[in-house]
Amino acid sequence: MRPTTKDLALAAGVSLATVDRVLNGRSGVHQDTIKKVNQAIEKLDFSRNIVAANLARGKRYHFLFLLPRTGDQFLAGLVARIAEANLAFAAEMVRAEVVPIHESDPHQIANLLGGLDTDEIDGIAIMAPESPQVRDAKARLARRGVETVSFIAGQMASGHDDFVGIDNHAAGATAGRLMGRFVGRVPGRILVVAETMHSRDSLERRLGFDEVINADYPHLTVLPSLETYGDAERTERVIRGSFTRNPGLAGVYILGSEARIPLQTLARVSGTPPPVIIAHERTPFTEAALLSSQIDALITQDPGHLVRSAIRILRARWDRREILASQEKIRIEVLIRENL
Amino acid sequence: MRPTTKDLALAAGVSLATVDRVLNGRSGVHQDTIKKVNQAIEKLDFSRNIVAANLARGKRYHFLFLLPRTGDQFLAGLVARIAEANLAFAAEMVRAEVVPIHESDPHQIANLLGGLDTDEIDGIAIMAPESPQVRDAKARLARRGVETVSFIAGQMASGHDDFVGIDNHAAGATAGRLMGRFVGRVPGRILVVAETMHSRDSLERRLGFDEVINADYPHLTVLPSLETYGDAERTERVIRGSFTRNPGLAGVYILGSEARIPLQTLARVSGTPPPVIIAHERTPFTEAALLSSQIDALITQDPGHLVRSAIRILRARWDRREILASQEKIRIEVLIRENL
DNA sequence: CCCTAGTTGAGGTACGTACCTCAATGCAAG
DNA sequence: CTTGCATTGAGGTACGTACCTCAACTAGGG
Repeated sequence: MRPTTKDLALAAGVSLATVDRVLNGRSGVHQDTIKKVNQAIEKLDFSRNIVAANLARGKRYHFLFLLPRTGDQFLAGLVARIAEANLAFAAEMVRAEVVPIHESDPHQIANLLGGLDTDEIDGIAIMAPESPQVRDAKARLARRGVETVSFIAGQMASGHDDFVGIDNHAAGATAGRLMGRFVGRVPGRILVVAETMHSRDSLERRLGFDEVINADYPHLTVLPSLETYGDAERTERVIRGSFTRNPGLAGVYILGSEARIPLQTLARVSGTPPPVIIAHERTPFTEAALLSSQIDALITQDPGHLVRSAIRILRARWDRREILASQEKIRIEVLIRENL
Repeated sequence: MRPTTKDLALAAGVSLATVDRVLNGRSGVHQDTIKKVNQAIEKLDFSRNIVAANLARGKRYHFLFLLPRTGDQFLAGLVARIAEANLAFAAEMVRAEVVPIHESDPHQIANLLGGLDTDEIDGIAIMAPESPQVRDAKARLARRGVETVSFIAGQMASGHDDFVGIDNHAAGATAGRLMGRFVGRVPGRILVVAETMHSRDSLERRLGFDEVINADYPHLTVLPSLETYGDAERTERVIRGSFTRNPGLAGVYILGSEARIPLQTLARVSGTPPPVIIAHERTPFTEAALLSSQIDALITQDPGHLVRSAIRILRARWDRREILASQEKIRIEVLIRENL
């Protein structure tokens, strides 16, 4: 049976009121008394019943997800998972809301963060590249009691806040390994298609990819990254150009999270035999492409897990609780047709 | 703001006592009144605050995990995750306990299930092959208010209870696809090593594996399954024999969940060039084997996820709540060195 | 008409915690 | 000794729900 505050009071030889003062850091308690209570906490292995505490407080958690305004199916999937999480966490009084941002405008993001009502918001998951402005805004929020996590984009360990997402270097390396093994021993060239190489995430994936290919598959040459800027016409032009210059391409690695446009282009442009294609993220489109054998493998991170993990971490931090690390590790998943 | 029972009473035009009678199915309420309350529930989209309800009830969830007494590292990992889950779910008043069983003795399992104090136990996760005795025992438990799920082993949809685990046919197919792609175009033979082929799980994996190889890699021949019965000496003997009879084996598929003994044997027995090796489940041993390149890929299911999912499902069923299906789907993970 | 069974409401206590007020203590400074 | 402050305890109310008792009402049967 879990000890209650009543047991604590008894064990510490003080009243319930004093236990309450210590537990909630109220003033007017003698140092010696605080020590007595803390010793009793140790002895009984007491931990407050957060559920009852939140009921008493009428506490409701309000979290924000700042997500890029631009974006295609992967983003839409995230938004759907957030809606789903709102149902799943409703019983625990958690509400999550999506706020669209321009991910490439750090100034606007910092402004938005600075203008938030910090009494209303308990935590924020931010999907945006790191930048000094945003970092500062986060630090200010932290001082005002608002927790933040970097979500999917950004860096792995940026000081105070956690990162919810995968190690992109490892993800790129995973793609590289599969590419090397799927292509086989025939020498050839690999095309890399990105939305932009200006983001840290893209650079890390590319780096990891190159490392594996260079180390273990020296008969393969990885071409310079093509940038699509999310534009269909430009995508068609650069990919067509690359196929013309490099006949018999052995593989294509699409390293962005929105593979739809490059894949549609490849369906028209790609030669025979078709190259091995590896892309990122599971969306209705990439799923269909995997089933139809247009692509050979997907490297993914589970959007539902990402969203729930961000929420759990923000909540645990607000409660000053430990998280269960093994549950919050986002896995780099490999999908092929058989394990979709 | 979530509606409370008070709001419900107001909306239905009845008292709190009557709302309570309807919500908790107590007798002595007129049909018309029940209807009124239910309509108000609909209208307000009321759902009871389970957290407060459990606080009031003093409800504690007590679940059992019936796990095979035999078993090596995979089982040990499961037990460790259950201990971990006990910490993570402590705040929600969930306690899970491991009960060792002889998985191949349905009579003993059924006896154990029949002898449980059904007032004490709220739910049971059972890792054992299905059998008529166990099925009957489960049905009896269900009638006495104890929820059950099939855990890892057993069948996917066995009537009333859920299955927590992966689709083994798909897992075998995944192994088959990777084997086909990793081996390449050279004709060759594939060795399949199992602990026993008497379990449905093994059969399904084998079936899925064969299907993919036969359909897409006709230059590969899958040999009859070797059975180790978990015995080191026997394992060495049968594997050595197979390597002698089939020089230049192209691949080995270890389809049991305890790959340690076969892998240790293969380290001694296996020829040059070493065959492509694919095994199941992540354990300290398989992890090391993956890092040292002894094996090429692992097909896994996350033990932490399995345990938490079983607990969440049992609890939701006890509460008569819906589960979040997407969270409870256990993924067939593919691990290579890069995404360990 | 009364009696009874069925139905409903009013109100209480409890769960474990938060948060409030007021009174009572002790101790030190004046 | 008095005053004032720091400390502590006692007790209340609240959160949303469960579960209990008792009183009051209604309708139907006799």
